[in-house]
Amino acid sequence: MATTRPTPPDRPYHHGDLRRAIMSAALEAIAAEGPAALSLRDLARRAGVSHAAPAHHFKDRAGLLTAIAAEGHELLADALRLAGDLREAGVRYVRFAREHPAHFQVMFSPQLLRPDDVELVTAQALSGAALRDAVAGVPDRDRGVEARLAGVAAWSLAHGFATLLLAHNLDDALDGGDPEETFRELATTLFRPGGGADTP
Amino acid sequence: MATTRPTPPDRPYHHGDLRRAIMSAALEAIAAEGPAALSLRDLARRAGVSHAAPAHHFKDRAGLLTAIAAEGHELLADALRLAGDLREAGVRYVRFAREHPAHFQVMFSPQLLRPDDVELVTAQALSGAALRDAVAGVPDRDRGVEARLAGVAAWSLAHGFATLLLAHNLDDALDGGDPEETFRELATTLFRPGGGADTP
DNA sequence: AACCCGAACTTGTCACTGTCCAGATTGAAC
DNA sequence: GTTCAATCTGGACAGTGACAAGTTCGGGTT
Repeated sequence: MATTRPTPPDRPYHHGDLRRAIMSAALEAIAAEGPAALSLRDLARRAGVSHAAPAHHFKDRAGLLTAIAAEGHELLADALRLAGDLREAGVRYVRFAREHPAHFQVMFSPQLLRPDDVELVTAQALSGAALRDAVAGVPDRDRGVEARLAGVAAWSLAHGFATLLLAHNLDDALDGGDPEETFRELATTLFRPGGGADTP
Repeated sequence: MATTRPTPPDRPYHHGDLRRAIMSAALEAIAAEGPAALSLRDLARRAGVSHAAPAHHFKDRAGLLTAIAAEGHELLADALRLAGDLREAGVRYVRFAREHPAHFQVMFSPQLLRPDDVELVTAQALSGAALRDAVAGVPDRDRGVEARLAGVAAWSLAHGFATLLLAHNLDDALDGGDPEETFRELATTLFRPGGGADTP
């Protein structure tokens, strides 16, 4: 006898890769409408599972966002690891923010995360180390700038540019130009890789 | 005959300045737990009014946040107007973020706002003009840096520093030092107000 | 002085959300 | 082939934002 099947005909009981599916849907939704508009039930609907299914993989709303943030830090660490000099690291930082806007937003919204999560903390350590390495790459040339200050300055510049970019605050100033190229120019003039003043 | 009073004894029917009370409570809550954790009903409870009272002043959750953002832009414009040079404007930008963290967060979260709101747009124009004025104050000295780029660079630096500061990403680097003073040093070395290279 | 009109506020309601719970289903280890 | 743990389901509950209709009140008009 054919028992009644409450679930749609073809879909199997087990999704297969629900964790990934939920995360992908979440990234899409966050990129489009921000983390605040995220609904776990809506993600479950999109993945074709019951409303309580996501909880088994992420426990929590904060758990999902924490997983996203951790993944983001790993991706950022990978991206920075391939940078030649500090300026190029900045360019890659900006590119990362553009290519992974949802990750980027969540990574720097500590209010939404579980700060003690093990995976998050280790991933943060990864990206932090990558950042420090990028800064340490140019210790000799600008000796006038204390290393600590230089790191903060470089990070601030890249982070501010990326943040303002994602919030569409630079649309006028860029006017259709390539953001990464603009940042490269900007970083070049500001940090003067030659070590001198304005080239006359 | 004394009619039954559903409201607590002393509280008058009209609050007096509910709009301000709701905004203050909202700013406190946002500074403590972020905009996502904000609950209109909770704000109403804190102000001692019914759960639907805030809607009359702000219409919406987005309406409340938009009002906060508009106020923030006005405050920022005021703060920047008093700055002498560009570097000092940056310091004031950072100070504003520290003194008004809730405003700052909301101002740059366009996902939470009504972008077409009249008050918001005019307030944005105010702060935008103040920013542009601050940049225009130093057109002669660094002729190597195109004006447009210089503006983006300065804004990015200050905004990135402020953002990372509020998210507690600079706690290690600052190590208890005064953030504004650190930023001043940082901006000094980076923008070299004398126009030369590192002073030997 | 009585009126009244609109702003401020209230109660009630609805759909929706996050989270918890007990059970059903399944692949895989043994 | 049985057992077991992971995965997923359906139901329930409290809390939330938004809307609608009614109540209270202050200030200006006459």
